[in-house]
Amino acid sequence: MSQRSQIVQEDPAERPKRRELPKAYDPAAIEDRWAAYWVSERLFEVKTPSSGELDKLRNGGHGRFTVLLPPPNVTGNLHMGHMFEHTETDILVRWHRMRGDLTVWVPGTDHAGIATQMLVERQLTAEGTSRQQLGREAFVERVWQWRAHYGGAILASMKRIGDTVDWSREYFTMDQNLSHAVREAFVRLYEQGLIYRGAYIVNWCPRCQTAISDLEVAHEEQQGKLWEIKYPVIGSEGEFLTVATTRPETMLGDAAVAVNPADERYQRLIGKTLRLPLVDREIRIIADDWVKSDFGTGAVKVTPAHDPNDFAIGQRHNLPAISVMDETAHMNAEAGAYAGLDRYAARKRVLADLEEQGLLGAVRDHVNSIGKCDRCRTVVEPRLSTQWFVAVNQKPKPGTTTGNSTMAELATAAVKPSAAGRRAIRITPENNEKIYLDWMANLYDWCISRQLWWGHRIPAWHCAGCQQITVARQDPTACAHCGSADIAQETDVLDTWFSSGLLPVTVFGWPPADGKPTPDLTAFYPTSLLVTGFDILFFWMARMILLGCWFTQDIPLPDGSPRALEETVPFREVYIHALVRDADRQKMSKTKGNVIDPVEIVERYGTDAVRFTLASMASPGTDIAFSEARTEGYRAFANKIWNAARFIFMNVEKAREAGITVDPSMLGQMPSVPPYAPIEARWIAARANAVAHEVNAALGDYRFHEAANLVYQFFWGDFCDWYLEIVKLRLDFSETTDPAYARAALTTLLQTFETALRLLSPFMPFLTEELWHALYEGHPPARSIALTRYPQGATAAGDTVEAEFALLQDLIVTVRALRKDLGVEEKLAVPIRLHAHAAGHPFAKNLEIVQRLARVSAIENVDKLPEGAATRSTPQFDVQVVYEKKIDTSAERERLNKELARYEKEQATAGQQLSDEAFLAKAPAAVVEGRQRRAAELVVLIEKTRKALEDLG
RNA sequence: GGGCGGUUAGCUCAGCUGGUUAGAGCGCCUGCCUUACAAGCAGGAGGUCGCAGGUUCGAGCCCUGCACUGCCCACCA
Repeated sequence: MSQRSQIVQEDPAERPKRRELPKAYDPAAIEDRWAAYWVSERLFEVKTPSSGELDKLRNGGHGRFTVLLPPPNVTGNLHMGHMFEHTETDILVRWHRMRGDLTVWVPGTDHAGIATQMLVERQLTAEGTSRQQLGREAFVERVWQWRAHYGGAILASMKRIGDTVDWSREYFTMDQNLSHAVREAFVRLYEQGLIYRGAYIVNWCPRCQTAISDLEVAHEEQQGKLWEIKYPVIGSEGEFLTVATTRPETMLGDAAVAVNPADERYQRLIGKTLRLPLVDREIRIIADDWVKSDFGTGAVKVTPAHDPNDFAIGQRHNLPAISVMDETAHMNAEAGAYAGLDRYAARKRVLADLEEQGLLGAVRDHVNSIGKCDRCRTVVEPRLSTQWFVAVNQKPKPGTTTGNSTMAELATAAVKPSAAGRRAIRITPENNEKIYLDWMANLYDWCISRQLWWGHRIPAWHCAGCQQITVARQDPTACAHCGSADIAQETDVLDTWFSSGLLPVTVFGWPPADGKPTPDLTAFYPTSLLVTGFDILFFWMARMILLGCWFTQDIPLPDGSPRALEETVPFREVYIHALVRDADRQKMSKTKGNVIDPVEIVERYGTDAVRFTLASMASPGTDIAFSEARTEGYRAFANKIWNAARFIFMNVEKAREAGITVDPSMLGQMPSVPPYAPIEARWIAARANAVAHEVNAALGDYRFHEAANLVYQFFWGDFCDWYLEIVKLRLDFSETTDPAYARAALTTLLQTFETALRLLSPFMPFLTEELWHALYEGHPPARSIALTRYPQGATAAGDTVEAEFALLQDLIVTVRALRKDLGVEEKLAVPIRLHAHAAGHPFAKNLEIVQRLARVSAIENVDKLPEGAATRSTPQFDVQVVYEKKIDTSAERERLNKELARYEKEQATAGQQLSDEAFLAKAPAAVVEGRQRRAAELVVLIEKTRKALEDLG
């Protein structure tokens, strides 16, 4: 084993030794090492600050930045959507940390009731057993085992992609302390009169055999039928009332037929009785406003146990609710002859029987939307069952809390802008604010019970004696109402979102034992930002707001004063990110088989390239189509950075050999360049400042794509293509050159590179970490680049270096193009003739730059360029390349004509505007001036172009 | 039924509150292994900004209508 690889094992920060950098960047060679280092060194763990430390932070002008990771399901693997979300969050987290904010990103996983239970049940099926055979306790134990084995997959992936979360704060929603908090929340809401139990129509999944919330139902349009069924009117032989239905099998549970009270067709029938076919039950004809006369036949069969609307009608008219199906959506004993049939089989049979009896009327095609279980796509059955609900629109019992609002009222106020336009929670993109508020305004009570075994079991006990319910913080031994010991705990568990909705408070130690905020709540609540997808806007975000605002309203601020709404919100900002789709804009799904595995992509291109791809496409509000072509491009970018580093390190070595070194303590700052320094040094310093300034602004507005493109352009376009090429002129360490001159150049080079690495590090943490350590040769000023400060940058007013440099670039590009058109061989340096009219132009002072970058052997400055040679002109200069070959005349003419046409067209519009008094009067002065300047330029350009054409001819 | 977004180069997308000549990456064409990088360098071609009206001195951007497309919500028997 070589000495080098031994060092690697001992301390990753020691690597690599500079001269050994391979020619091509190989992410696989460094990423695992740094990923492990960040975790093992506990670099991103944050101890809870004391109040004194918090004061110090504030006085130092720094803030706090707290983020709660949307907990992935324990069953989950990292998919592209996660990676996208994590990339955006990690960029912000790293950025804030580097700005000196106290930054905590809290990770964890969700027990994911239904998903996990289904998964383990599938395993049991494969083993030839079932959860029923196992029994509840053994089954739950089995799920815990599963979790211990496989539940950490996604967390491992997070470590691999470099998420800088605080692993010391990792949670699982069924951890003991969190379970304790969930129970406390349930008990409090119950005491406040905001949790109730009752028999209502809920969405029931016959496959999962549990109630699910409205949100967990996905509606799909489907071509169905509308059947008309004739119900015989009792006491009026031969007369029928015809109803229309999409679900004929439910007629077995009909309790009435309803018509609109204003419907003249049916006036005389209201109050009469019908004979329900097939079942032979007598049902009334009732009048209810809900019925629309113009739909179907204007008469509706009412099945209170199988339809939410019918249930409501049933309540109004005091009708019996007859369930004709069981929990597996098979017909039950109430369905008589149809008992045991599956709902669709029953439908067929019912229709056939009606047909036979001549009671089936018209059958029409009808498009309706059917609800499917979000989890298993089974058609959901509205089912009457006893469930637990949170009353979101009800006021709490007096005296049970400090507030007197409903949960929905608080959750609305938290987002709604005040008269002054202030918001306790700001949502980006902001159109989501309206979506949220609309949803909140129409919120129904939240069904929180699930008929599952995996989850937080509801802390309620049913008394066999008095039938009352005891809800308690400690497991009771006797009924609180009658004292009977014959009590049994509720078998239902809580909706997963009930516990995850509490996370912003529970991860910080809620409930506090003494009623005062815990140190973590004081330091980290409200959290700063929620980064999440639109898909869990209501599931999770809304529930966190509902619960967070609710439970913290009773916790005073650390100084004892009551907590205002702004201090109760679970997060101050929400950033809703877009969806990652495949390259064809299709939603990724397992069934379509178009899922892109981020880990696989990461292995092929490197984490940094994938992160950069995602960041560069992350324009707020727009879904992104993930393209590998793009990732390939950013892998090339990583390679570019790598090779720039090789070049720089090579020169550091050369300088060292010549006895020239740069003090490492100089490196960690923006290049600061005196006015007498060479133009490229002043220019790159100005660019670095401007770019840093813009990147910070972009990140502050969640414009990730803009920030990424800025650093990309800066590094590749400015730093590599121009600055590095020019600085090669200065890196002359031979004895004939003044060493101060070379050292100054080297210092600026290193400072700029170091600045660039820090600018890039939130986007490309692995590569920048590696090169940053290499730059400091194993003696870095911090344990990680992530713990250094982010370049802030400044805009220098009145600095003309950028304009000056642009002119220099213009000349170089123009000469290069002319050379190409003349067919000058790449390598051949040729003289040019230059006529520059701008006073104080930068050409004379920077001959060597022009010579090197444009392959020019000599520059002859002339007042007038000779005729007959191809000339290129800009408003500031005219230039010719001295070369024996003639230009391709026809190609050049075509080019010039095209250019001339463009200039003339532009001149026409400019002229029109400048002669328009309305324009002159109304347009801002800067715009008018700009146009005038350009018009003057155009006159010159057109004249020059015409002359060039003449010369050609 | 209600609401929201998209339509810009062959492809994927930028384009902030309307203002000089609409940009990038990939792809394409041409020439280069120029001693950091061929995952590179240099030069270049390519766009009536979905359609039709309107507002404005000025519209890719604002308004109206239309077309296509995607998404969300909804107790449409």
